[in-house]
This record gives sequence, structure tokens and C-alpha cells, in this order.
Amino acid sequence: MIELSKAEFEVMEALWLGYPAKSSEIIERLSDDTEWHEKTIKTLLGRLVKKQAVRFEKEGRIYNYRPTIGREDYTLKQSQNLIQRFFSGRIAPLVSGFAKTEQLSQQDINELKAVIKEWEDKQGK
Amino acid sequence: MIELSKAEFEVMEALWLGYPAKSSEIIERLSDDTEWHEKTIKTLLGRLVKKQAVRFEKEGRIYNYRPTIGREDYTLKQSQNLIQRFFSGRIAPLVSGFAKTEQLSQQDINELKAVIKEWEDKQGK
DNA sequence: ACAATTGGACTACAAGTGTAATCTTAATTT
DNA sequence: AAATTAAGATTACACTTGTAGTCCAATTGT
Repeated sequence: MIELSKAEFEVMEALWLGYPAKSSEIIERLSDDTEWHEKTIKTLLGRLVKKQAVRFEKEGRIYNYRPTIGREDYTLKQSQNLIQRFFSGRIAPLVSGFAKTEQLSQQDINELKAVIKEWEDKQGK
Repeated sequence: MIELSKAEFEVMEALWLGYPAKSSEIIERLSDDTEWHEKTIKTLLGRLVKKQAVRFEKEGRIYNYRPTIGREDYTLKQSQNLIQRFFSGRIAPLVSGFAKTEQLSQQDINELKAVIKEWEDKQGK
């Protein structure tokens, strides 16, 4: 599985916002959130290509980048990994921890209920 | 906040199992799960002390180590951090992802329901 | 008492990461 | 056309991480 550093993930976030995208566009998008130098972002793009998290097509001397992995896939796998390491793969202890520290809103509860209902409907049939 | 590398976390796991503990005990505990050389574990312990995740009292020329941070605290904070970065701080999308990939068992569902009930009871009153 | 072992301190070293700067070449500005 | 700018490639450099090895002093075994 492809592993991304924090900084690399930030660049992926910018790319996931819309692609294909030129480096100038990615730099532009990131300028809202970070103070990174243009050169830094280019370096990170290069590393992402090397890791095969990103590929590109040349258009003249400019590259059009696009992700090779989906945000959903990546974040879910990383989450599963963390939950495996920290909570032996069970998710309830994590939610319970959130509840204890007042991190759960009514909206979260509603959403969780919806997820549960969906799961039960699928099982039922 | 104290940041631990994966290997460092493994050592913390061994220490959290029981403390204070001498390095020989920690090495013994880790020998069940890993192939690490004794020297490797000593190095990691040293780094943990430097990071102040662990402290020790001397007993003669031997050190008795103990954690300065709790497992619960650490894992919850790291989880919150990940959920913040990946899901804008909302937990339902994560649970939903688990559901979609068949990672949710009946037991998980029951536990989640219990967490929800507890939350609601606390709110209600 | 001397040798071997053990605990901890210090050193090592490659790969990964954050954060660019420099070099080369092509495009754009004046 | 000459100068400046911009894209990408290459190089840099300190810090972290994984994974030990070496050195020294104390302890233990014989």
C-alpha cells in the first residue's frame, strides 16, 4: 500500500479537489492553506509521482497531474490501520472515547444512527 | 503533543502492560511479538525518555521505567487528529466507511448502540 | 581474582521527510 | 533579440526513524 507523509497528503488533497491539474494550479490551491514555497510543492509532487500516488501526461513542457488513488480508499485504509493498531480493530472504543470527551454532537449521533440502520437493513434482507 | 513513531509505540505498548519495568522486562515482553534486537529496544527506550513519553528511577545501575502518558489519552488524541485530517472531525463517515467494506460486526453494532444510548442518557438529564 | 555478561551511553548509517536552492531549457516580456 | 520568468530535474541539508554496533563500568559466574 502506498504510504504518504503528512505533507504529501496535503498535496494530494489539493489534487483531489480537481484533476487533471497543472503544478501551477496545485500551488495556487495550496496557497490558501499553507505557506509552502513553490519549490517545496514541486518536490512533493515529484515524490508522489515516484510513489505512484500521482501520474501525469505531458502537454508541451507542462505536466497535467492526476491522482492514481482515491481519497476514500486511502483515508479508509489508513483509518482501519490505526484502529487495528490502537483498538484491536474494533471501532466502538474509538466512538466511546469521542463521547467521553464531549466530541460527539447531536448531528454525529444522528448520522451514526443512520449508519446503523442502513447496516441492519442490509443484514435483515 | 508527544509524537511517537510506530516502533516507539510498540515499546510503549510493552511498557503499558505493566510498570515500573526494567529494560530486561520490556525486552522480554517484546520478544513475543517482534524480532527486535535488544539494542534496538534500548535505543527506542532512550528516545522515549528524550521525548518525555517515559521516565525512570534508578535502582542501583538499573533503571525502572514508567510511562508519563496514558494509552487512552495517546490513542484518543491520535485518533482525533486523524479524523480531523481525513474527515473534517466528523466520525460518522469513518463508521460508514467501515460499514461499506463489511468491517462492522454485530458486536460492533451493539457496542455502538450502547455508546449512543449512554450519550443520550447523559444529554436527557 | 579473573572472565564473561549485562546495563546503559554513545555512535552509526541508510531511508524517509520537511523545506527549499540551483541548474537547464523553453516561453514570455520588453 | 535580449532579458526575465517559469517548469521541471537535480541537488541540498538537517532531522527523524529503523535497526543495530561499540564502549565502558558494574555485576555475576567459576
